[in-house]
Amino acid sequence: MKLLVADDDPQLVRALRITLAAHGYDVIAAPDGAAAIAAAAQTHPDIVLLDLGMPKLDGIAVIEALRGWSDVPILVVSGRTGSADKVEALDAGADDYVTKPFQIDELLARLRALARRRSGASAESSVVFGEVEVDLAAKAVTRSGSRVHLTPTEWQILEHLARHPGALVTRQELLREIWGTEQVTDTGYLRLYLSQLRKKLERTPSAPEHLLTEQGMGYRLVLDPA
Amino acid sequence: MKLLVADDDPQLVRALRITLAAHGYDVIAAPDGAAAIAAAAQTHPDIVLLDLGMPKLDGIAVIEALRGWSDVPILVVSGRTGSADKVEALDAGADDYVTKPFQIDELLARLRALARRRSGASAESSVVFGEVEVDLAAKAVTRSGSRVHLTPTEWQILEHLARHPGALVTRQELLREIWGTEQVTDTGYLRLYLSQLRKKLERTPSAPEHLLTEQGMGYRLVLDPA
DNA sequence: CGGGGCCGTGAGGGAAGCGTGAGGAAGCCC
DNA sequence: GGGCTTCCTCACGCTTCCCTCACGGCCCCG
Repeated sequence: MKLLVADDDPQLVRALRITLAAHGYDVIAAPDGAAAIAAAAQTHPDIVLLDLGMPKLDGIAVIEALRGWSDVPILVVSGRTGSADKVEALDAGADDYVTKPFQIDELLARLRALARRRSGASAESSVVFGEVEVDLAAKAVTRSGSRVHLTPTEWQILEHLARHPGALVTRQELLREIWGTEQVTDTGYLRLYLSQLRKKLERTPSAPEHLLTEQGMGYRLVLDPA
Repeated sequence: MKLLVADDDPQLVRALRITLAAHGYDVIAAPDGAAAIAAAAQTHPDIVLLDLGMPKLDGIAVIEALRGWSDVPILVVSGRTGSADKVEALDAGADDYVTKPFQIDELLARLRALARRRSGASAESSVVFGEVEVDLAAKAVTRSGSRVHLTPTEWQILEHLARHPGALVTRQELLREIWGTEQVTDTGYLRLYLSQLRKKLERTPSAPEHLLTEQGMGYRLVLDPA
């Protein structure tokens, strides 16, 4: 379970890292808002623990930026106790709000509650199409039983498609999800990676059965071509 | 949005009912734990607002009972401020925990956060007419179970019609929605795309049953021609 | 009953989008 | 530092799609 901790207080980050690591979390730290957004785009954490009072970028702005392309649960940890601050953060897209100082066991319980609800939403851990199996938990792909090696970018694209089987995934959605918020100018590298994925996964790459193109819109992973 | 309020304090329930109703919620009240479970089973509320200190059945027991068959978001409202109580309730399956006395605007914001996450998880939006099914989330169209391929423009028109089933959609509305411009210079391409949609979706394209033309006005998607 | 406007439908040209091969630059592990 | 993997650019051919033109039919109205 990956956790992104965005806070500008090094002492608090260190204490949280120790405690959270002891409870089985994999902690990624970011000292300011801009770093938090970049880290989220790069590492795709399961939960974000966000401080409101950070330099470079306000916490609310971070929430709005994340919500532009991600549904990751956001738990706000803030020293501001006013209800107006809570309302603003929650309405911006945060899922929970805890005021400092907080009890660590309460924080852990709220993290568990967020993780529980999140796992319930995406229960499927393995997607099968044709002779290919995609194990989302293990980040492994097999074809006819033997393992297939994918580059990180190829995997990210395939993962996003496999998490929405049958759904059309917009080109912009893929670009935002993989390269972050900016860079919506596709000069053609998405086509390249799709081509490589087809070469590795499709029976006849020139006539794909599962990794389909929807001209002018995006791509679609079809599990059963029948 | 239906809301189940389980609390044994009549005054608090009355105050909540007034406030929540003013914000568009449909409030169902239950004075004890047993009544709360019964009401939840009968009315299927969208969110449960639960007091921990109730007669007949402890709040924790209510959470466990509900979680046996329902994923409804549960917001606990309790006078107990100890972190042990919060941990117990959250680990039993509650989604959030607010201590009395609480700010009403904070409670409303937390309700909105729960409602938002819930609606995101179950975004099952699909429109059915005749032998055709339009899945708005997946941007997919099936006819008698087999997939139908639409071009981007065809999809945009069908999507707009399907989002307002039964309603008359003006030609200008479609032009503005799809081509962005206020151009009323329809040289006839709307007719062309409607023709292609009928060819792909209607049983007899020359005598459409669902994609109807309103002369001089626009088009209308009729789900049930009976 | 006749005419004018509105609508449906077929064919085709031009343009935009897509697949794919080759190749250079940057990062990573020994 | 060397070799390997990976990311990204460029260019070219091909498919698909958008839009125009043209013609014929239907409805409403005079």
